[in-house]
Amino acid sequence: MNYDFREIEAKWQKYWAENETFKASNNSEKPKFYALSMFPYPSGAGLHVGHPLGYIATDIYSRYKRHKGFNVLHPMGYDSFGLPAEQYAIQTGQHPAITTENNINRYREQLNQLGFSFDWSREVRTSNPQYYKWTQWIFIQLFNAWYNKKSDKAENISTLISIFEKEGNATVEAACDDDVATFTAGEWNAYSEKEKQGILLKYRLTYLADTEVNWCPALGTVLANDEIVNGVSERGGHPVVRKKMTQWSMRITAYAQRLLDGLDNIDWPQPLKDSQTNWIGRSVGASVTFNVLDAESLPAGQAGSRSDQDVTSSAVEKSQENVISTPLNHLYQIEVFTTRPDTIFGVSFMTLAPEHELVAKITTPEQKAEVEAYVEATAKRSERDRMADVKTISGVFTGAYAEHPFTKEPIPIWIGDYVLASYGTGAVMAVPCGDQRDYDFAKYYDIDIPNIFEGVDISEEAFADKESTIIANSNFLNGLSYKDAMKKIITELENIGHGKGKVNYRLRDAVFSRQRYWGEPFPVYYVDGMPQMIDLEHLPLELPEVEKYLPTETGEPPLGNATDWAWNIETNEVVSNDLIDNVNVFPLELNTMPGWAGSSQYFNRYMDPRNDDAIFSPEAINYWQDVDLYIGGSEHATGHLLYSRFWQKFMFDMGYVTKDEFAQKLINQGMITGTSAFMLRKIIDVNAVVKVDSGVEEIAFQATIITDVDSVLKYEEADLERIAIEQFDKFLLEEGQSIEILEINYNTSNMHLSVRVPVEFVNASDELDVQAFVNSPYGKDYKYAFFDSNKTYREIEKMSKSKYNVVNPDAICEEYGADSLRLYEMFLGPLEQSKPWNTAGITGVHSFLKKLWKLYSPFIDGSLSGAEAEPTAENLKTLHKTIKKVEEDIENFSFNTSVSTFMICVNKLTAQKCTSKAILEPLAILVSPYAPHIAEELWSRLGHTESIAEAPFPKFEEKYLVESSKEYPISFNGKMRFKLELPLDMSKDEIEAAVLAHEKTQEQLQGRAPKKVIVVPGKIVNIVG
RNA sequence: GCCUUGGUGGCGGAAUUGGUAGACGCGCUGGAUUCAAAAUCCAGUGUCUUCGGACGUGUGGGUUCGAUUCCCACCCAAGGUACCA
Repeated sequence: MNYDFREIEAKWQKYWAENETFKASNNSEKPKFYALSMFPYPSGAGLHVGHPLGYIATDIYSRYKRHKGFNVLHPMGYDSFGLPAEQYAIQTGQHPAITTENNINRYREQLNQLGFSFDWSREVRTSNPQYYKWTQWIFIQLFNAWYNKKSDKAENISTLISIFEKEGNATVEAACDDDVATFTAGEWNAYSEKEKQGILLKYRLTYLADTEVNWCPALGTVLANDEIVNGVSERGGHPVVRKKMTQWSMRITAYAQRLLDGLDNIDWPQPLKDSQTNWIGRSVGASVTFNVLDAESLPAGQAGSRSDQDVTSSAVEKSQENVISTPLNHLYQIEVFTTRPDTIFGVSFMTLAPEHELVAKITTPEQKAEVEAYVEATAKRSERDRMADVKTISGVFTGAYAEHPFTKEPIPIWIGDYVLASYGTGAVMAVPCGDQRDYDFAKYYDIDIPNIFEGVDISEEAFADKESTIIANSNFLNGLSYKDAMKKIITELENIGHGKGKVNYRLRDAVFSRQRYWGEPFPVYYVDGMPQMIDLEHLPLELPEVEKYLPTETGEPPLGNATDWAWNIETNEVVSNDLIDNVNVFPLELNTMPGWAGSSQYFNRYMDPRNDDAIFSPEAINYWQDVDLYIGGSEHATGHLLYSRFWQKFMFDMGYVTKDEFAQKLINQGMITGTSAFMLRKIIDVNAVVKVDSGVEEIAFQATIITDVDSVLKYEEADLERIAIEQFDKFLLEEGQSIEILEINYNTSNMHLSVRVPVEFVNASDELDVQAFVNSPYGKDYKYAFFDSNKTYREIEKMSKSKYNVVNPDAICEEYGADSLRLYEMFLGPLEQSKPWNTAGITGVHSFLKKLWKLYSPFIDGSLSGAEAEPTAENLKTLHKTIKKVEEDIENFSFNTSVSTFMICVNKLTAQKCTSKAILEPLAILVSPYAPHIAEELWSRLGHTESIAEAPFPKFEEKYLVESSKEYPISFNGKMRFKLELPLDMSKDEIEAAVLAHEKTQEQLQGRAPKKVIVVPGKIVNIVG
């Protein structure tokens, strides 16, 4: 009986579904194990072979853990809100829900045929109202919370209100907006309800804020940085403007330090941790305030410009002879953040970001025109452009001066686009001797570069090494090291009230509003401009139906098209917009939530996905706790994986979850790249003067010969000409004209052109199925091509539809089966490495499965008649070697090597003619996580009536592996020359004696006496001589 | 520029603590079987070679009896990130 994988796979997939073999229970005596693959966005293109890689790995580990006696939770679902479905809706009018449903069905079908051990009863879809009810719920929880820096956790907003009522906000240390004014308890209690709400909004973990966005009026939509090229929209090339919009934001910055610290306690890939660390971007330094000097108080002639080359030096000179001692009326202050406050005496200018709010206020009349022109020019450049362009130095002097907090000397204030408004305070104190960018800027604009480092040459470049230097020319900091100077300067800054030690983070709060249709609606309505939350009992607030999925003509988000999108607080339901009276009926929020909203707690929802009263029950979360193994792509490093950690920490603070990190171990599977196929074609131009019915005309025809390089060289020129004429004749025939050729000219060039051919027409030997290719839509242009060789050459590229290199798993399953595909995906190489796909190699694992099947044939065809053999010592050794290796491999996620181990094992057992159940039964279990269908079938053929899924994993026993002798490699000066079988219980000296006595040793030494003999018992012998 | 990962036959890759480099598979070559093909099976397959050997894990050094593995410098590739003060 042959290995009929189609029948076997269909049979067991049906069996698992009917018997709910992989349904996980929320209480069990067994230890729990939660294995999770990142859920997919169900795109219209379906799965290609790259997608299942991570799923297969998770599945193998899940099945392994089940064999090991764990209660395994292995769920799957869909991240089903997203842009493609919305864009499809815009184009076709089809509701995104329908597109999504269709795509999910296709995904489900494809996933099912791969034999995953998913607990489908727990499937979630983020676009399902029963699911997004809880996304809305979390939003409300965040709204009702503030971050208390004293307790270092999120707390309910009620605790903040009671502090306000008793003490005002002076004692509160919270993560909040910067512009909160101090108030007393009395003032608070006197505030109106609206004022109170306005203040609280500045403290909430999700809050409304005016955020700058890239607004494209023509498209009526906000664009991401990616979508803007050269200042215009990528789509359509429309102008884009920076515009302030009121949007929901998430106060993720409150968690910056905890998100950083938490990385130490989780087993995630270091590169991923690094990118989160960089993203959060912690830097330690100080904030320093500089007073801006009054223009009138400055000596005449101080206001200069680029043309005034002497501006700085003259300013310094003058200030030195005439120290400004009169108290000044400081209208403005500039706050900077610096990581090097110790270099404060090296400051020779300041630079503000062109967008800095003080720019307009402090610029002198003389400099106004120049500054404005520069600001305008900068605004036209995208943030990306500005950042990418490191080489160009540009800036403008504002004409204003700041006062050095210690020396009281005037410091010219410049603006420059190398300073970013979005980082720190948008202003820097420039220390040219210690920072290369400041140095370059100073050199370019001829600004003074004072040297404040002892014995350091700064004539060529700045000196940025902070550890190995001593500060000089710095008043009270002279002679101090970086460390000591840091401490001293911060104390001094605090003493004079000009600054303090500060930790700055690059991380910014996350904008949470999207002007899209296909996303979660906010459970928010507005009373008098203040956001109000809808009560949990009235959730979910379902997406309204709209006529159009585009923004409205007035530029409102797509939900603005809904006619029924108002909230009645009496009946607690959505009603027509016409009923809005701002008494009982209020407008609802028009934005929707971003893509990451639905994916930030889905792993917890899987624990109790059908619960309609809570996001999950306390029992469920207490049992499952957290994800033990999470596998997915590294592209989510700073998106999904950062936001999820943020929400998890919030949920932890609020006592909803027991762990403040949601995934203990995470693995990034590598990308599977495609192997594109190309043919080389030789081009021959044929020009003919022909006589047709209407007269004489000239026809040009390009004959193509698809062939490989080698065989082209075999052609004589004459052959090529003959072929060209033949092709031309065929072409004319096809045109259906009766034509007389009067004159024909052909031009054979040696140019080859690559023709991209779809990989599905290329076989294991890189040969193109020419017939199938030319008959397909892809090959119609090559109909008249002459094919001599059908050999293709291959190139590795990202898998993509347009590159004709996408390999679909369906066809492979059909031809080789799911077990072959699973094995092959694992066999390709290390899980975390990116590697090219080449379907050709699958025959190797497929024939392995056939050999495996054959090994069990006595049990399959019944020829053994019950009299199976006792296992031999050889059999047991082979088996236990395999058990050991496979177990180690699975624990180390080294799935590729265990597939080779299986191959070796089966090859050996076949050679040993093993027919022992005592060997074949454990072997079936070993194989089962990798190739579950065939394992189940073999298991049942061995006489079992239960599924193999819960069969205990074979126990490795060392005793079967014990060897009595070892074939020692004998090397001379480190090079292995021959092998010698010796008993393992020999002592070092005995081994040495035995080796030296050997004739081959003498042969190698050729009479020389060995200088040294190294004997590592059980490993190697090395003779130096 | 910085961070991360990697560089081993024609290809994917193996070598888990420094100890026989190239496991396993693909491909290729030859053979068996077949009317033929597919499938299957057997043998061979790092490079060079004067057939003794020599050389070989990106390059150049170093440590060591011994280095793909450890150290230093450099080159290349992929991914990420960026004027971060």
